[in-house]
Amino acid sequence: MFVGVYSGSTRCKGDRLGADRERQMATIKDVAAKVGVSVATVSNALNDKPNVGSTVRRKVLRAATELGYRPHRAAQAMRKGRTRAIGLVLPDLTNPFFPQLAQTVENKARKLGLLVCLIDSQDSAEGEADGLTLLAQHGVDGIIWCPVGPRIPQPIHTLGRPVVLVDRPRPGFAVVHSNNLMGGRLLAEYALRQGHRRVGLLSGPRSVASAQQRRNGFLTAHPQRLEIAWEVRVGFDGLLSPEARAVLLERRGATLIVAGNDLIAINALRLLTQQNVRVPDDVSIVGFDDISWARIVSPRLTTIAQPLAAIGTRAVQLLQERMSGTAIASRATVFDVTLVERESVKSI
Amino acid sequence: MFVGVYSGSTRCKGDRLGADRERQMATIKDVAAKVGVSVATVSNALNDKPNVGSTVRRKVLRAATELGYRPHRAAQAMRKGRTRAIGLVLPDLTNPFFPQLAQTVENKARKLGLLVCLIDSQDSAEGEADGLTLLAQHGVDGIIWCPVGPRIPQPIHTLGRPVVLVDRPRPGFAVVHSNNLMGGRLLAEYALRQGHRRVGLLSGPRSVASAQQRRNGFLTAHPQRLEIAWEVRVGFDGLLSPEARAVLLERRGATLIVAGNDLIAINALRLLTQQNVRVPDDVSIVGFDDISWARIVSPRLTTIAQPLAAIGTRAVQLLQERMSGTAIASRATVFDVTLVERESVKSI
DNA sequence: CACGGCAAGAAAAACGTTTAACTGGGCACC
DNA sequence: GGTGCCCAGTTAAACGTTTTTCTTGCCGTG
Repeated sequence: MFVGVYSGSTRCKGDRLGADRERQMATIKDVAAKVGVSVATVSNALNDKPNVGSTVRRKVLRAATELGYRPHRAAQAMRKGRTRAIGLVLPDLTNPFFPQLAQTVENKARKLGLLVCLIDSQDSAEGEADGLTLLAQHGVDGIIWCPVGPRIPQPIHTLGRPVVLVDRPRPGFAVVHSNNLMGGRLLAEYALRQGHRRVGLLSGPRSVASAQQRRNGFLTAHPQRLEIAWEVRVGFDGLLSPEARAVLLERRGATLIVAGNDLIAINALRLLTQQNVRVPDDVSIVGFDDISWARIVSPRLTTIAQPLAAIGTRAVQLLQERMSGTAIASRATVFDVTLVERESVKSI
Repeated sequence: MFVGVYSGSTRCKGDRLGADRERQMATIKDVAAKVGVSVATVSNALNDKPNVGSTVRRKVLRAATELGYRPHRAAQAMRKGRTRAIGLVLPDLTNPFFPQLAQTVENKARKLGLLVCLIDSQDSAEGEADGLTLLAQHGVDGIIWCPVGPRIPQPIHTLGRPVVLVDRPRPGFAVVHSNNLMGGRLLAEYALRQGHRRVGLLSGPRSVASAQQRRNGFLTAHPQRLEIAWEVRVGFDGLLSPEARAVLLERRGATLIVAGNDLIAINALRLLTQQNVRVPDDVSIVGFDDISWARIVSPRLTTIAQPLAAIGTRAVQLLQERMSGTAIASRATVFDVTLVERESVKSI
């Protein structure tokens, strides 16, 4: 691949220049000197400690803003043992489920003055462990984590910092996720309302708890009225195994296909469309997650929406509680999900 | 929205417990004590300084790994003035263009031992400035930045750290982006090859340089052979103004619609499909970017692919160069783009 | 054999904060 | 009028590194 390089002057404004060095970050010493008071007093004044007079406090505050003083976080971290940064460890940003989560987490965290350090493990346990080690080394105050595998990697144990899981529970950890069981039930009821009796299942992996719950919710809602024509397990990345493709095209009397998530549903949809099977006229499909893609495929996908923003917000809140040590309210938060009806299901 | 809370024991493994405290992170002092040598020597040994004997060096290295010692980054930052963290400032993670960039940036940075601190400004100049301030306060060593507006916010100037822009150049800053002019030209040539003569333009905003270059590349490639039926400016988020919708449905003889990016193209595609205009039979569409959505709409979108992974990799590399101060090779890197032919264009 | 130089390591200072311990003065109380 | 206390500060220590300076012993050399 050709790479053009415009050279010319290679120095840029964005570089560290000697000239730029003039503008050193103001330190607490500078503030102290400006006011004519000790550094301890400045620190106390800025941190609302009681032992400083009101006039001096005012002067300090003014001087601080005048100098544009901001405490050096590394120094604070060193002293206090807290970084005011949190880790966000996700399996795969290209799965559209996660960017939205990341966005709300970052925004809520920033509102609390917390910096978000991102790790994308690319679905690899090794990458995840590396990332966690890096976070530990930086001394983040807590971690929001969507684990890739069932095993808890070593760095988590030596971390000594609170961890909040999202979407995927693990025994002994705080978690916030949505009610997958309920989602499954909603889909079952909807299927019945639309007159479907015989369904095919493209379930997610047996090892992923949420996949299992979606499936069980669906199966146990009306076991006597819904008939399972077939069930195939596929990965949450949506890639269809040859077996899945074969069963899917065969259909075996199923009028509705229930996919473990939207990625699976969309891939199934594409395969069917390619083979000139019309959706929803020949067969209906439902997904799960309501990722952004669900809105842009055609037909648009009927699916279960997770309140992603709420999940992210709650995760930050939970982590914050645990970081500050105050009011550890709860261990698990489960959000209701909602059915989003679009055009991929036909009433029969 | 209902929120279920499973209380039970509210203490979790992930919390800071007294019992967990036993497992404090080993410090350089511990290593020194274990070997029976001074901390300075340990530091020197670990940093490959010359003034330490080979036997002692070996012992130190062994002790360090045995204790699982990792230097406390806050302390290092304090002393060295470098954090080994970089900022990644993006306008909007829900635009599928950016997660992929973020993923490669994070992975390449991690390979270099750099932690990536994420800011999602949600397309707001204020959020961006806040994020940059936060990064400055944390003392990140450099920033990879896709600016939201034309104005350079204050924090950048007082930062004193290298900055590398992605996708959107600004005067005086290092940048890595793809060759939008070339992309425009490729599209023009492709349009001609497919027999189109009269085209409609859904260009991106005049204020965004890349939008302008795509447009100009298209217009100047074969000015005498392509006729512009109409041109409407829309935002890069793809939302169509009433004017755009009207013109689009009217078409005025255009057989091909050239959109400023994929988001615009997809929205146009949806509008047309809704109104029973068949794509590509009645009218063809091309996009720009090759975001993941381009592959899942139907018809799949013919578009220009940017080498996102290469851009991310190069940005990290460029930043690394500038951070270490060695070999500031270049100011701008421009990547070639490629035409991805799918089904949204019909030959006429 | 005295002395310079060098190698290997120790001691101490420094980075920017916070905080515990201390100081001095004013004032209330007995 | 002494005693003790509180207020409003100051001094100094501490966090975990790196780096500069200092020490010690040894070797080679004149």
